[in-house]
Amino acid sequence: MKMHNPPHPGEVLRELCLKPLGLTVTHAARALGVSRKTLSSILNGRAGVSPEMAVRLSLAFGTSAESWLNQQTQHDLWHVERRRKKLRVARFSAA
Amino acid sequence: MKMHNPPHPGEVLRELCLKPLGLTVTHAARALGVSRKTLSSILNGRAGVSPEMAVRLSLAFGTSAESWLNQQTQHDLWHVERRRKKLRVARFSAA
DNA sequence: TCATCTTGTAACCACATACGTCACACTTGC
DNA sequence: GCAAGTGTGACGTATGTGGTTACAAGATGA
Repeated sequence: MKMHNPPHPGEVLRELCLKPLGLTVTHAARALGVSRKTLSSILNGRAGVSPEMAVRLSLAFGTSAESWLNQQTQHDLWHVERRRKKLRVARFSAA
Repeated sequence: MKMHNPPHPGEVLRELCLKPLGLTVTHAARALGVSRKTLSSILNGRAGVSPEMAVRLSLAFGTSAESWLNQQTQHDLWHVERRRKKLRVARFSAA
């Protein structure tokens, strides 16, 4: 029953991980072992958090990989739910 | 701390949705609005449950789209965790 | 036996995404 | 001016989802 656009994980990542530690995108990308572009895309919501990236984040920041993926799931789901009416699907139960 | 390979969502889908209703793959695919191949791939673990498919499943079977995606997340995560040692990532916190 | 249904799967195509490099333009601070 | 940091576009590679088509194998019924 969430009505508002959940923030993409990149936004959370920037606010909760990069900013508190005073990390630049360049430095964080190097530490995570990905390209600056890859991290930038995530931070700006142009790419999602892949399972592998979730594990990288968990290793670097001591957080839970699951939490990053769940955030991504929520975000993805919100976008699909908006067009759920366009999906022609027959119902089997729960009339 | 899960040590065993979590079943792919397709396995669960077949056991908990198709079998109880006596649905054939062909019929279920038609009802879901996807090709028979698409559903078959998921059932046999050759494809994951995409966000859109999760919504289709929730519409058809009255289940939660989130639960399907979470199962998929767990499954994906399990595979990546197995190679987490190969990821060269610097740690910032939680020494 | 023959026809039909169901199923898995391979071949092939379209499209999207994750990721990389290289390059460019912009902003900020020295 | 110059360097650092940043966003982003072009371009290539790999992978994944999904569609169609077609084939082989098994079950089922006439």
